[in-house]
Amino acid sequence: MADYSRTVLLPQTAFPMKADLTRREPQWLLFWHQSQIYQKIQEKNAGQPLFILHDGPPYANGHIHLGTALNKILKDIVVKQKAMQGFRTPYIPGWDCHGMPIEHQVLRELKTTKTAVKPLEFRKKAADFARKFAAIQREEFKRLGVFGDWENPYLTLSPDYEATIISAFGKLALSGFVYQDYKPIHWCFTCETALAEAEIEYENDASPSIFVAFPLAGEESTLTGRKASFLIWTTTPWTLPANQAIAVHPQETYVLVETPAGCFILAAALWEAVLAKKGLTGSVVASFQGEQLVGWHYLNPLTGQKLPVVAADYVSMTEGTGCVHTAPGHGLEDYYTGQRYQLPITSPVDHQGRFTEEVKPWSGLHVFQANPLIIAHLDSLGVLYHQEETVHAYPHCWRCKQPVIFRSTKQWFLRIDHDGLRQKLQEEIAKCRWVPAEGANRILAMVQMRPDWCLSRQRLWGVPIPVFYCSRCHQPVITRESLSSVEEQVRKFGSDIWVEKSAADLLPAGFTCPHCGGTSWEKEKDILDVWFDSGVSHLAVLTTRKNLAWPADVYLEGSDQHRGWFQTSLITACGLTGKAPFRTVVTHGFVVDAEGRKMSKSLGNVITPEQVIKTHGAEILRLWVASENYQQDVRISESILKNLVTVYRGIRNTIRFLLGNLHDFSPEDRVLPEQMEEVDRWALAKLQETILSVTAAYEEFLFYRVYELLYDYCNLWLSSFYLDYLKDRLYTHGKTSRSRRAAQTVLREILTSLLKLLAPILSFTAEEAYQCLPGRQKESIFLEDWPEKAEPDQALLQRWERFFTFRKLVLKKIEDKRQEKLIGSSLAAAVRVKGSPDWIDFLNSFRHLPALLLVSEITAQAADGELEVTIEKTRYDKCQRCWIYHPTVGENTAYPDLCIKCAQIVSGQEC
RNA sequence: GGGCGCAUAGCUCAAGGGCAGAGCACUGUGCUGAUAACGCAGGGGUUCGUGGUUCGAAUCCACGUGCGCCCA
Repeated sequence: MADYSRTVLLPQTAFPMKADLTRREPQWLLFWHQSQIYQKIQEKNAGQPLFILHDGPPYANGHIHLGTALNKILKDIVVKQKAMQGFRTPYIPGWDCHGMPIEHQVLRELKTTKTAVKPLEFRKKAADFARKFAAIQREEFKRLGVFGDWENPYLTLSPDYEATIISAFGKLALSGFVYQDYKPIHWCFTCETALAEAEIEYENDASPSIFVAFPLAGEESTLTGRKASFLIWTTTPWTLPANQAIAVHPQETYVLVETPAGCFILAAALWEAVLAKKGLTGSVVASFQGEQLVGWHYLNPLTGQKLPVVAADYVSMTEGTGCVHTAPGHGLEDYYTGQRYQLPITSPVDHQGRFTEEVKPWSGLHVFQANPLIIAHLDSLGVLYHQEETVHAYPHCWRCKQPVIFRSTKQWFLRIDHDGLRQKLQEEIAKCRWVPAEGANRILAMVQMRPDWCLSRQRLWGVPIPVFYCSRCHQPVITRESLSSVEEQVRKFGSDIWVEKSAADLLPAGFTCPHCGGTSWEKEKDILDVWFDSGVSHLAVLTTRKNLAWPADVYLEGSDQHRGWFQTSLITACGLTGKAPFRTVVTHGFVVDAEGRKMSKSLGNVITPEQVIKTHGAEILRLWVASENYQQDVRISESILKNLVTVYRGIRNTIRFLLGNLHDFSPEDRVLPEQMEEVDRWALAKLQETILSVTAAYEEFLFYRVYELLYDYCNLWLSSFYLDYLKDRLYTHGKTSRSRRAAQTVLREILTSLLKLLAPILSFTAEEAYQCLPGRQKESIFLEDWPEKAEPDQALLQRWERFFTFRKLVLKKIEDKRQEKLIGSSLAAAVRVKGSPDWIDFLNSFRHLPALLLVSEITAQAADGELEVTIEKTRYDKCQRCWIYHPTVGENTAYPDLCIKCAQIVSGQEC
């Protein structure tokens, strides 16, 4: 039998089946870099409408992880798609460079503390550290295929940026948003320093545990004729002199209990347990809702002060008495409660942990040494109900390992209720688009509840608070003049200048204190909260760089940023301009393992981007990002990745098949739609439909829809039907025949559209395929325009829906016969149809119906009843070239094993 | 402990009061001209649990469990 395979036009392409991503991706990165594709995209869209995705700065203290990779890839997908749609899309990546984690890591490296180290020297080391990791992360992000202005990123430690921070703080201060007040912070009296949360280690410690009676005062002091007391519980007796309130839970029940030791008010849920500690019994005389107690008064037995009962919903019903001793100067919860009730923040303890003059009997004594004396004193007053010891987790200094205390110190705050700011924040939140929509509620609830923003930190690594203190009257001073002088010098020399230079050198010559006329100055030692740094990035980046604009179109970050960057950015922007710095905020969930648990070293379930890139390639990571619904938590595991590799191979193969069949086609060979087969016009309509739905999904930031739509398109419509069907036309029809050229015209349209639609996600593969495309017009796929949107021919699509229901039926019948071993290939099938005249007319309206179904013959006959399809083995002989069983096989005596069509082609007569 | 959110096939996602559906994976099978590919068919579900509303609940409500983020 003759071998006709050489007379058949098989696919040819340099685009390999095996992706070899790990090896090839770096070559494409090099190509994009050397050909300056990012810059060319900007040039191409110069003068077009802007679309700014403003990058939230990752923290520059380590390698990227899957969370940061997810975030950057999502941003890259958005930016690339908008760029191809013709928007001008400068993307300026940034890094957050100041703050505690870097300070902590550098101090550890240097094996020293912030009090022992030389500030200026240390700041240089910290800056080097931040720069080093920003550079490392930059390479890691680039490796993911992320496009951006990598040569000109923004760093929060650059002098320009720092000057913006100074300026923004100053403007807020000058317009009355900033004030100083006391706030409790962790304090190590051994190291004599404030400690950040990261510098705290919790260890089990024994503490005194005492129950103290605080007698009622005021109208309620005698209840049903009895003298009663609130019973409070504390493990820090030394904070009792600073007591300012008793907190009760407003929704819980409290009882007045009569006992041999006196009458006490305490939580109904706890009174029996508390009495049991002393083996007492008692009886309930009265009961109250916690709410009723609020506003009552009592006497602090140590100070004699008459103080109020307040409500707090954190009051526990599982330990203590339900009446919580509240000292706003010595605890964070107490502090916030104190703010709500405007209680004084007293903290009569000095930097070495000793009571100050205010606490007369024990002044100069260390608070821990005072504990037993205080307890003895309470006992002598007859208010000590019970004393024991308790072991609980207590904070210790990471450096000296000594227990720490809460002590109030002066801090700088931003007042959220100044000038209607809180209201403005809420209005602006309502005006923005939140994706997913729940984000609006989340940040709204936080903004409604949030306390004033504590802006100061007692640290080294950050931007100084540009305030001077008059040496004569000790008033803090910040004026337009002092501010612009500092800002100017920071812009020139960086914020180290604050440490290097004296106050006199930082201030304009002849500057005098507006309060007392004083002329000598101290500098503020505190630095700004690092959240303030990133919170002004919209100013530092969007308003200072050429070609950018304020506000940004999109902020896109993890959902934790509702409290973080989204909020701090919103506050600074609203405080300074009255407007939100973003129009749309997109949030994503966190990366978790196959079981939905977060990744941690202790669980041993950590996967790194580096691992994925090494074993599968960055492209698979990009596909993973696109395939998952990022609005929830995002799962990853080896099996998920393995699955994606299969999916990737499927898409890649479809691309390869399309490319292979275009090897001898150039755009000049194009066939007009009117001259195509109907099925070709159907394919174009289906493509159009896909372009519309995919574009809509991109615009709604629903990339997993993009992924599904494109993958389904490749599988359901291309591989399963259209491409399978086209093989006969492509392989066996005349090389330049209209039917073959028409098919190629459609395939080229499909391929170029598909590559464009895929490019924001599968950037490497789209580029690789594009470079293999004969007759490509542009240097890079990313310089192409997004496929044009046009309404698909709905009537045509509907008509073909009916065809596909028929096809489904035929395929099932063929499969039955295959199982019966009657036929193998569907081409061996003869289809007999009986059905209503309507069905028969419908089927007869298709040209080349057997080809569309990949069978050799179809006969249709009108009849009553249901549509009926039967399959027989065809009587015809198989053409050895096109493999169709055809009645004309043998007609041409020169080629007895071919059908007429093939015989003509082989003999050189094109058809 | 509080606020916000999530839970549908082994995996990724649909269906948002009316028969629970795709793709991948799996199984069977065809083809050998997409070949470490492609086609066809099939199996696979307590829709996290319990209770409620309803003629009818994966869907609405309540409680619970598990998980995540934020706060304490």
